[in-house]
Amino acid sequence: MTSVAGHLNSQDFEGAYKSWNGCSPDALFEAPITTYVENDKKAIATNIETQARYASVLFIWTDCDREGEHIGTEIRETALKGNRRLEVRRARFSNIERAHILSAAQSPIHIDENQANAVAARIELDLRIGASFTRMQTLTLRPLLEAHGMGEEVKVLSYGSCQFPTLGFVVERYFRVKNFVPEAYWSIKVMHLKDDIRVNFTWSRGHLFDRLAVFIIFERCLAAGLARVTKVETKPTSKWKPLPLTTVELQKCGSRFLRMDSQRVMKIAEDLYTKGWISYPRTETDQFDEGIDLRSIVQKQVQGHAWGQFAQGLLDGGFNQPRAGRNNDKAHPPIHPVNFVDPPALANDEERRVHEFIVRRFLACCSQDARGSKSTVSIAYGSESFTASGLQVLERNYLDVYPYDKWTSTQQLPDFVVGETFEPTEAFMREGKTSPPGYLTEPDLIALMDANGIGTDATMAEHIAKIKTRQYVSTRPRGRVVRAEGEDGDDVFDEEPPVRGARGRGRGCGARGRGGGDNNTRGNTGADGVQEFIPTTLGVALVQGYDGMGFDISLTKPFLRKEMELKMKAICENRTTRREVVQQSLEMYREVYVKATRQMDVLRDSFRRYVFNEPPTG
DNA sequence: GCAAGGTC
Repeated sequence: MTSVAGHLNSQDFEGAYKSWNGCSPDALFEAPITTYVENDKKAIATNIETQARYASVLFIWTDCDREGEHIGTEIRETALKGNRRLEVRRARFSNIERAHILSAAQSPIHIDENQANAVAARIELDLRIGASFTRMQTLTLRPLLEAHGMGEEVKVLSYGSCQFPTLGFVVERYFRVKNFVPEAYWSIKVMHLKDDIRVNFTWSRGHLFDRLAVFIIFERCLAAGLARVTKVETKPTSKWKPLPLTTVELQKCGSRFLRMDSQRVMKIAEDLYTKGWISYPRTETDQFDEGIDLRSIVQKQVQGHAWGQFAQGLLDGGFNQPRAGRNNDKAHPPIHPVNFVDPPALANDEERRVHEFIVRRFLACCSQDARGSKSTVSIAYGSESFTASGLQVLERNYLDVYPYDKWTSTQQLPDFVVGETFEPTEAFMREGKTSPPGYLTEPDLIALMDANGIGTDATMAEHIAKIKTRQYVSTRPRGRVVRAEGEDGDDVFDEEPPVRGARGRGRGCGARGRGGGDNNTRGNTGADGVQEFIPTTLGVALVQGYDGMGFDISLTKPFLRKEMELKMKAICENRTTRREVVQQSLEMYREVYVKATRQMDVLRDSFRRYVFNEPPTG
């Protein structure tokens, strides 16, 4: 039994093509590529080759996903070098429970060549396209940057099929905020005081954008004088417990509840995993296998100070099978604690926070939905209908162990009877304005990447970090929450950003500092400490520049990446081949490349306009 | 000096 650690092989261009000045960047579309073993993997490769000599059968137990399948072929080729007669088998498994492993060992299958080929295509395309575009745009735009004294700050202008769409999301939202035009609307509010309770009724039309129309309707209400109760209803309601934890969800929650960026959360989760406290942190699966013994995992948490009692409660009858989400990567279970560790024994506060979240999330999954009762009163007033509602939380259940969710009772509604009439204590027209969306936050960005298939669970955080180090975007704590009903929309959004180029700013301006300190936001109204993403002038210039070239398929939108994903799937399903996909995609990108190089002036103008603040030439 | 994908 031995192991690898991720991919065994690396790929790079051969000879002169390796050097930035050794060839024209477009030569990289067809330059020869060598496969070699990186120095830090040599010992692993040699080990496998040597061990193969003493074996007659090789069992491959890499992750059962696409990349894992490809790694399997790397292991196979390495082992065959040592022993040409080696038989190769592949184990199919998705968790490491004893029974599951035994059954996987007893019914081995073969490596899925299609999946491995799909990955081989991805590797080649990422390398060729990434390297050619990166060199091309760096080499052509650097003179411009140098002429403006920015050659030192901006070393590389990289292009990647994941980083560019990620940047595109940030820029797109920035412009949506910047170009937002508030629109006035009007609504009707009704309040009635009964049994000393102020009951606020909301208009079933919400609001309308025509003042006169609302005024006429409102007049009719007043003319009617009396409101009549048309419906009184009390219904049981519930707040669902969360789904089993995936990587994407962990990262979103990290930003939202733990005040950590996604890369930080992943680093910590990886440490917790390596130390044996939690299961594998990179998973897309949000459903637990039937076979897994969840009660015994709950049992381990009974000794916890903060949540032990709750865990005991689950064992004493409160246990409930977790909900099943729609995703299953067939490689890993949802993230869950695998052993008990006393929080003080963990390395630091950040580690404790992530660990606590994972344990609480797991216990919440094994608990019951929260139950409540919702009352609704509807009235007819003039020609219009209005409703008021109240919530009473009856059983908190999972909420007791999962403080990240909020669900609280509202004021109780007084008793109303159908048919009852009253003259509302207050009725008035209210003017409001639509308000702009906020800048993208990290959870927003991760959700967008997830929805558009940009990156994998293991790499999304890296792509986000990448566009930060490339100085395409910067982050800052969100100063205020923009959501406020009705009036708001003052013009805070027309100030400052995008952040001035790369200039004068150390790296990582965010609230890193000491653990948990949100000091820089605490005083602000509605500050919640979540980071928001704002493009730099450099990021805006790149996106606007490329978009200005008018390609059929935008380089800054997620479509190209999605297409690659579809093509990989087609290879997996034997509908096409690796060769075909690589050839087709390279042809398409070469066309984009040629068009882009012909229109570099558009990109230069965009740099002049956004980065250097100069008027466009000619 | 390039990419994205594994993973310590």
